[in-house]
Amino acid sequence: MTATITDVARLAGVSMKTVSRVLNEEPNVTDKTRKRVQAAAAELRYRPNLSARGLASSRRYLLALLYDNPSAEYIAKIQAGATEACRKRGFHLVVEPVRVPNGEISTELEVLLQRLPVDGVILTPPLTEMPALMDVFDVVNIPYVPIAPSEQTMKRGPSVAMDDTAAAQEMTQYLISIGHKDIGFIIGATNHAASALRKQGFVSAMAAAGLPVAQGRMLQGDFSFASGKACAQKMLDGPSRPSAIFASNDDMAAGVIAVAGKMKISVPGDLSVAGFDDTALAAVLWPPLTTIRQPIHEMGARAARLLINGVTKLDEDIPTLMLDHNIIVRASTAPPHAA
Amino acid sequence: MTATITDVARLAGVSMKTVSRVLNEEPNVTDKTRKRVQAAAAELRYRPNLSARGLASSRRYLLALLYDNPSAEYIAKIQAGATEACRKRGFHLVVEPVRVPNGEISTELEVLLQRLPVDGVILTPPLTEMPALMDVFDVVNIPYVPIAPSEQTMKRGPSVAMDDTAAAQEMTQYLISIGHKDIGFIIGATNHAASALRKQGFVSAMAAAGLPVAQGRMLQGDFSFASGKACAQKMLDGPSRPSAIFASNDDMAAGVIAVAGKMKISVPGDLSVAGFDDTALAAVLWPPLTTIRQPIHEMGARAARLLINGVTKLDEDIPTLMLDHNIIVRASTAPPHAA
DNA sequence: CCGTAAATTGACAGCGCTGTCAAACACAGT
DNA sequence: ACTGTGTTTGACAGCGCTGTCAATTTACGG
Repeated sequence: MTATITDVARLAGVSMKTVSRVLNEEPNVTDKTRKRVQAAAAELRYRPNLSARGLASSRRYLLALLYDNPSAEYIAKIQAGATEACRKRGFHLVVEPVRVPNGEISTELEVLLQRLPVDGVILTPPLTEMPALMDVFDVVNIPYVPIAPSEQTMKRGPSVAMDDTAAAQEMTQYLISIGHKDIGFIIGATNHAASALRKQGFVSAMAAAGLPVAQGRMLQGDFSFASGKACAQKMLDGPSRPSAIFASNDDMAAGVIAVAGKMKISVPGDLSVAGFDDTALAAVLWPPLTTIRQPIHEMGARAARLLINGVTKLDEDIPTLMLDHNIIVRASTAPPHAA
Repeated sequence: MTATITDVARLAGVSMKTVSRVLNEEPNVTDKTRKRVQAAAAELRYRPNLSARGLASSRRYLLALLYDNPSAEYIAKIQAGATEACRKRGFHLVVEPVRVPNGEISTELEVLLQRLPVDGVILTPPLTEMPALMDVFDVVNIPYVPIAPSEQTMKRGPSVAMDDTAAAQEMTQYLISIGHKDIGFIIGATNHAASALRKQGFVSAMAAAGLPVAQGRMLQGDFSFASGKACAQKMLDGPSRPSAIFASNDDMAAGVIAVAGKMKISVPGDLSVAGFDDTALAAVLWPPLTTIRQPIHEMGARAARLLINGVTKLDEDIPTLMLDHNIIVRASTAPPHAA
């Protein structure tokens, strides 16, 4: 049926092992033999059996992406980056949606994780903040790379991140620079490490500009559209309104825009709105959203590469890879009326 | 290091084969032995080696999900459904983004596909309309299940779908029932089989109500936000405007709403807008979108189940599985002014 | 208590590949 | 020619599991 290495070896007139060497691009094979083997493999339409390879070499050529995150787009981008990196090295990506309610791992889930037939795992927020989960992988000795982890988590090993604090700071500075003084901020979900960092960036930028953050100008959201609406409701309902609202992600910013629309508050005329993430949503909203572009795709790719290299090469002592971000100015922000 | 079947067998005082039987839930094992084996496996924290299993049984316990760029959310939902079904049967899901520009498979891609170490493949639009791609799988004998395929594709084997025509018909009837007579329609990407079906549903509902579809009231989009904007631009720019626009998906409907916003046309006051898919976007837009809920999650699950069963059981002659849809009425549609 | 059929269990080969190590070969210097 | 060094190749075992089929135990009727 399907050709095996033995078939190729026979056709090329060499040993199995030599064929194996050619296929794995190992050194110490003459150009002539290499050519011959490749020709034979092509002729027989040989395709290696990953199971056999995995069994013999204890490499599975599989990485897993774990997530517990309803933001389809975030995951999609990580996924795109990771699969791209995988493909270049002959790996494949297994996806595993996972529920970890209170950071507690059910035995069922534990079994699942322990049995993941992969060489490494990419962890996305908020799973990056679940020590119990990482403990499971430590026990069965499966390497993992968290994306956008907390400092706590970073200590456990290599990870990939961006500078959330700096980014939030820049956005706040931008709003201040176009004339805003009374700026509201909507905090992200508490179980994401990035939330605290972004908040910190906002607070420090305000402080640096000597601007006060008035009572009720910082509200707790959870990254959902609904929470964005709820917070906007509260902020815009009072007698004095902020002239700008900076939400910790695009979904919540969309909530703000929705509430503004309902309350007939014109954006950006009467209210500037800024988000964070640059999801597809940001460009699709009306008005399109000023936001921060995260290098999400790149993060996925880097995480995958770390795992693939870590497996094939040595355990370098890599700290956190910090990737760049951009501030994207669109139509949802403008100088305030008074200015 | 990690326990093997042999270890478990030794501890339980039985043969390897018996352990294997217990782990695979095969019949003909006494309750007593089963318990003993399970206890031993638990004690040793035994986890089966999928590679070895795959090698010995030629089952890999892996399914692949192939996609070429449709919306992140669509894929995320399919993925969620598929992983759920997989998990119940001990399978995992590999994701493979794939580019098939003109329906032509590059040799590089062909090799990738042939080597996919999986028991079956789930195909999503527009890949469902690429015969060359399915040919590849036929050659290497990997089963596949297309989701929302064309009639042409359906002939090749089992598939999963919903009744796009009926759904579009219902939506059109709904718009007519609240008083709209001049309704615009934005057609979806031509390489998706569903586009033609939705258009057909619209046309036939209009015809059934004796309503004309005037010149320029049916425009070609491609499922993108941008194309929705472009079409809306054209439709709303002329001297006579439709009182409602029905877009073939939510992204394009979002484009219509964006254009209406820019042109100060109030939605739904001056213009009703309806979409198709019920993506997260639909609920996040302002105003929230009237749309059709597709059972996307369910489709993913069914497709996975078909493949898993097809592998373990017989090749039943299953035709297309038709799943239900719902029309979701939100705030973007209302009776027209004149009415 | 025996014979027969059915249920349960085990011995063993081998899935396709890679790692180990030894054999064969090439070539330089003497 | 001969030894020493490095390069290229091959023989073979065995990774952990399941399929086959035979051995053993159990169940049951007479």
